Amino acid sequence: MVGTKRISYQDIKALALKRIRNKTWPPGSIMPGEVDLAEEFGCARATVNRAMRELADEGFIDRKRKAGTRIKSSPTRHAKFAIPLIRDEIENSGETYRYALIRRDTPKTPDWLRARLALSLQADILHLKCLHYAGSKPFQFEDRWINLDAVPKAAGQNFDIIGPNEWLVQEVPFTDAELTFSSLSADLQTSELLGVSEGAALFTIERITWLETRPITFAKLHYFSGYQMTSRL
Amino acid sequence: MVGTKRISYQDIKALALKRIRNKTWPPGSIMPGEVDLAEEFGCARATVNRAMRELADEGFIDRKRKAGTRIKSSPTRHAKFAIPLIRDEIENSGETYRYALIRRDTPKTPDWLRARLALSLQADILHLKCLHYAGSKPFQFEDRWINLDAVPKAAGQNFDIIGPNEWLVQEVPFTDAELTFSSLSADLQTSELLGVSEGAALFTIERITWLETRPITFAKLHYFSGYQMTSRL
DNA sequence: ATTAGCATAAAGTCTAGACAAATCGGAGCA
DNA sequence: TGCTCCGATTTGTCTAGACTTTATGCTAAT
Repeated sequence: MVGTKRISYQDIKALALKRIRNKTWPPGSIMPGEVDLAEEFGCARATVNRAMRELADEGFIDRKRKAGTRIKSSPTRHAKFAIPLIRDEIENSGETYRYALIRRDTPKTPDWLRARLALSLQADILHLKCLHYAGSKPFQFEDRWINLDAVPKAAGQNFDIIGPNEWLVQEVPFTDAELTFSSLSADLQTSELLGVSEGAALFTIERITWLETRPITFAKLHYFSGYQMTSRL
Repeated sequence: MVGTKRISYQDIKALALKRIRNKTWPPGSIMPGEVDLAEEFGCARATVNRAMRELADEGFIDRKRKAGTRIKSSPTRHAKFAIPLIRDEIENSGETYRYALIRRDTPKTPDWLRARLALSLQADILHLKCLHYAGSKPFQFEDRWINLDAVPKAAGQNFDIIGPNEWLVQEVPFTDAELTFSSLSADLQTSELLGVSEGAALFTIERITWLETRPITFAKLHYFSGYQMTSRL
């Protein structure tokens, strides 16, 4: 046969998606099993399996042993964002990255932070405030707390050249992270540092990271007014 | 041999991650090839391949044919958010979902929208403003534009019972979407509808969807003050 | 009617081997 | 010197088959 090319798992994915979209396999129904599909497409079951596994990862179908594969009635789409180093984010936009340390101290751990990170009463904390510039414009104000019990090395760093995020990424691996996105009104200090009026709407990310179960650091990242995060899916 | 269980691709993933973290395989270096690893672990190359493919998807390594597999110097972590139907989001939080249509009309397509969606000059547009409540509190203000050339069926819907997002998800498949997250100050109308003071910081999502290359809809979603989006990774 | 087991179906994973595709680097040539 | 082509290497994918794990739904016993 001329033209009977071997079909790939990508072809199967595309074909299955088409059938889902045009309701050949209606929402809520069970689609044929892997063995049947493999026979229909004339390929190995492993190939069908990979296609279906990816469609499940992408949120179009639910798979369960014995029960089979069911088309989701409302597919759960996922937005995926890369979380870049801020230096990379700025340099990729064509601007010059500049970093400034505003303040560094080791205060008594505030209660809200101890609660948030589940720290012990005598936990030692390093507190940093920094500004990241794109060219001459403030880009992000970083308010960071580092758990010195988990990262004793940080106590010996003064962070006046390299930012804490960049340093942590290089030095301390983490296994888990939690990111919270919100919109906040700038308080007086933040507005002055970012060069915006008090009360301006700021895009804000709170970020906690752990190594296994030990909290490493908590950061509040306030972006300049007008910052946008975009994702295609 | 007792206890020499077959090892899985997950074991290999975990082991590789450990070697990356403890710098057995330092950042920037090339790790051993699949064949070597398969021999070391006593498993098939396909098993190593799956482990490595997933680590590459997760942003820890870069793979290239012939060049081999390289440890990223700063791993690109990805935050992944489910984009739920707003009804589900509210009902999952234990509140009662309520929907209200504020306004429905078919204006002349504004220039900014035509540019944004690359619409032709005589494109027909349906414009909707809606409020989504959690219990008695406004949760999200939705400002939506639907391209009637791509979705003629929408012209026959009055959207006073079911919201446009929910209707579109059921009726019109889409292949691509762009999401933009930002922080905006509430204008007068939005602040009144959401019951916040003018200028309050609102978390805002702009969303465009396409079917293949045809733009389907553009939506601006303004959340109540204090809304947060959280993701673990 | 209810429950405890059990056979079975479906997805999940692994293997050994094969071929495909990309790309790096060197050999040969202009 | 600089360019092109080619071979070798490494990942990417596919196959056919086997075994594993999980959940379902039936059967039989209470």
